[in-house]
Amino acid sequence: MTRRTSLTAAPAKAVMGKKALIAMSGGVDSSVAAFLTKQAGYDCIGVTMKLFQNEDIGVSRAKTCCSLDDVEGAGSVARRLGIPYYVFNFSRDFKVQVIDRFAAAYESGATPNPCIDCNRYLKFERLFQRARELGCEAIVTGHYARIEKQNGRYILKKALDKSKDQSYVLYMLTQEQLAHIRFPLGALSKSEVRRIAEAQGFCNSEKPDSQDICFIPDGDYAAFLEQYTGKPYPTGDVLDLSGHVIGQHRGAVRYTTGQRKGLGLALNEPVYVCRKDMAANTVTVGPEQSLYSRELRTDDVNWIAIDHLSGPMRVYAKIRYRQTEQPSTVYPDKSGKIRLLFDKPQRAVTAGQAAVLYNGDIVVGGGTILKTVQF
RNA sequence: AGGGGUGUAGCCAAGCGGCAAGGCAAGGGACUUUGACUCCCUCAUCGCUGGUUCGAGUCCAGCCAUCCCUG
Repeated sequence: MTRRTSLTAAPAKAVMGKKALIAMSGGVDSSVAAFLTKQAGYDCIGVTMKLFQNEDIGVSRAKTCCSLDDVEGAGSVARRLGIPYYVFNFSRDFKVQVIDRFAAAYESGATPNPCIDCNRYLKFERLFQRARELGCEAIVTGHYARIEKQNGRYILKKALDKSKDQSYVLYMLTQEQLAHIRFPLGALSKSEVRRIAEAQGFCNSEKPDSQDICFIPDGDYAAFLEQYTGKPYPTGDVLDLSGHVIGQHRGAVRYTTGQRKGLGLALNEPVYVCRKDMAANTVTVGPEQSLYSRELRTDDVNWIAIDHLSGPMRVYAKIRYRQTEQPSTVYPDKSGKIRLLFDKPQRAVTAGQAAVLYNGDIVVGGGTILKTVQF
């Protein structure tokens, strides 16, 4: 096991004695990240963030990313590596910065991506601060992405293993954060990572990849919302494109742009959610062709590869995780917003999702998609 | 009351004597560190009762239901 086990451009000698905090979820990826960091010569501290009490959100133990099992897994890996290990209780921050935002987004009619907020506010803000307080020079996670320094700027790039690339959920990282973040898995493939875990005898080497929203392990986010907010999400009308009532929905938060399943409408052809009007509590549906649009605007923009956008720029944009980038042109807009014009109309541009802009492997920047004005 | 039409799965709908197409919906699975999308799998003995026939959803009779027209 001698292949590619050193941290990117960081010979052991240079990091000798430097402290690194490793965010360990209990999964294979972060465990291997910890191992690689240690091997690279860092003085490591393993940390698991306690993000919520399962009882608080009404889910039973296990199966979530901070269950007892996971903590034990992370702890046992840390022990095996001989590094100190702590559990930080960030449940309060997680509730405010992730879950509350998640609920608010849905209630406003958007479709949030909580993983992005968790990275932004928990892993790379809250935990980042804690790392500094502990005197750590680096914060390490098991994300599949790469960080490089070019012309005085830190740039974020896709992972070498494109099938596992997670740069999309990291578009909001700042220069300051990037300067201290290490992604040891950025140049590895998932199978290589599992091989390392196995070679190291980590108990989680065969643990399946995580999926679903971590605080909603059963995947029923609507039920979670009702239970969490205590609010009912009443039924309402489903409209066709010309405004005729053609059915009833079971609560507008249950639907998202482009969604087909769950409408219960038996028409001649499948219909998809085109838009929602939360105030009127209506969901409008239409055929596949009615979902396409060429343009979007985003809020909350963050630039990584550039300092700011001063004029139109050709980019490749992803408007949802696991979508291949689409050629488009980005234009600066008022007050830091941007306007994105696709070369070809895109299916189901969804408010609340992130639009991340790429130039090849490089993340140029990104933002949160705003509600599109419909006609 | 008389005349005509219709009656196939949750919805729509092929079928015209030889082992019940398809679409939509639904359920399950795959994919996936978001929600979706997509893909795969599953899902009827033909209103009822008799009859003709080697064999009927398919022909005949009666009944029931429903729709339209006439009074």
